[in-house]
Amino acid sequence: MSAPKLLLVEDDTALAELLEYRFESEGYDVRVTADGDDALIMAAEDTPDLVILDWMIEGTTGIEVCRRLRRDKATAHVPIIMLTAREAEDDRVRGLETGADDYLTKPFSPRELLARVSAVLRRVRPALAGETIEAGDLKLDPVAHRVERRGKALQIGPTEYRLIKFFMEHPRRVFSRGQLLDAVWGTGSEIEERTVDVHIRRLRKAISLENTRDPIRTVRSAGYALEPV
Amino acid sequence: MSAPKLLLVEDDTALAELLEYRFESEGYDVRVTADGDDALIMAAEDTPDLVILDWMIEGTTGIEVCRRLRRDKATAHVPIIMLTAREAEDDRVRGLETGADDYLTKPFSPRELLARVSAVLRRVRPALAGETIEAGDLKLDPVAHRVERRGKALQIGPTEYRLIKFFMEHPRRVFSRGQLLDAVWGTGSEIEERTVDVHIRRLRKAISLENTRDPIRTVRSAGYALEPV
DNA sequence: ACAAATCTGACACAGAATTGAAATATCAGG
DNA sequence: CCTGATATTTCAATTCTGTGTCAGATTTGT
Repeated sequence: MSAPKLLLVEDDTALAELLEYRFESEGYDVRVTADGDDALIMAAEDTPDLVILDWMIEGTTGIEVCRRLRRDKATAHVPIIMLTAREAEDDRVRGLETGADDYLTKPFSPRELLARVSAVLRRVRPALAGETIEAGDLKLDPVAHRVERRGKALQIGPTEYRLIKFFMEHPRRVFSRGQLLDAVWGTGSEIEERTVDVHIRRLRKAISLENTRDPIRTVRSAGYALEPV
Repeated sequence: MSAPKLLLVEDDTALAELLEYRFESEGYDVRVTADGDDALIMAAEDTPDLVILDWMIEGTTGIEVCRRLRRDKATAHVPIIMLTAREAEDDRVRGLETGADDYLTKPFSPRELLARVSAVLRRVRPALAGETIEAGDLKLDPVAHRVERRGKALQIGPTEYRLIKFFMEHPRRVFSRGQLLDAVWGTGSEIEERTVDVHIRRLRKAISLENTRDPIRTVRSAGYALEPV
């Protein structure tokens, strides 16, 4: 359900198929294209969680794809792993300059790529790596889309789920309403900041049990933070 | 929020945009200009926490910007990271001479620049890099927006928080009421100097515990200072 | 496709916390 | 014991947060 969505941009058909198979068997949701322009369209239609990008591809070049992904707000923060030929040291430099998060020189083992992907995802968003996250007496299973407190499942709505998940991914840290809107509602959402309060309240209500203190701390004039019990 | 404010002076539009995205996604508050004179105006209006300065820019040259930033009291201590072309070794030397804190030769990876920025901020003002700062038995976590004394969390209001944070960033140093108003309330605030006394009093009360002496020293006819226990 | 149930975002208002200033009490140093 | 400076107390104004409610949008179940 919430399998991490990968976009693989690779024009070596054999390699692409191999990787697709490998990643799918590891539980990723993979889409493949050999063409740079295609890649941009696919990324725009359904924002992937990570892009694996071959440097030497048809159509738009790798560097161009990279740049355009970064330029579009929706995909600006999607991590990118580049695949480059061994010799092309310069490309590597330019790649990192352009905003790739990591790179791998060919030839590489699928296992190695898997490890990098997993590492990058874990760094960016632990929940995407399929790990349950815990914070105090709260436990969240991203795969099952389920949150429990003290082992008791909570009845929680979509927005509140995303909210608590975000908080649990960054415990103790204070976020302003603006940051929460960006992170939970999506960058550039045109929503009233005060509305965050309302959802915080709904979340508090949803996660409250008998004899538990509210783990969400209000930091006046700054925002909110999850304070694990 | 307490996002570090960066001023990026770069006339390569593509690079500037790329960096702006990267830094914003890392939680910095970035402002960009391609022009040296603009940069000086922007720096004067709202003192940044760090300046990233391309050596080769339109208008006033990099070296000139650097010099003028150093000349103005408000920006004299703002760290500067220079970006130079690979060949221009001389510029690098002159840059460091002029007062830049660090430099980076093009091409460089955004990640590298991020690391430098973080390193410089950590050196100059640990709290801006998200590190906890300690002063005697006081500990302040800027990310969690939390202050504790002897491991005990303190109940503290917004203004008192900013005040103690400022003191902890500059322990032992004496500040006049005017300086405190500028630093904590913001330059040009129209507030009575006497009011500072009141907040000092509130702060003292907020950080007092049993069997602790007051770490805030009154320096008669000069101001106040934090004297770590 | 239709109706019920749920979810969302926006308001508005009450209550709580914070703030700045003014008035009064104390203090430090000569 | 003066005198200028700082500490406290008090208070009204302002800012910020918690909640109840509502209409419209979305999802769900049939």
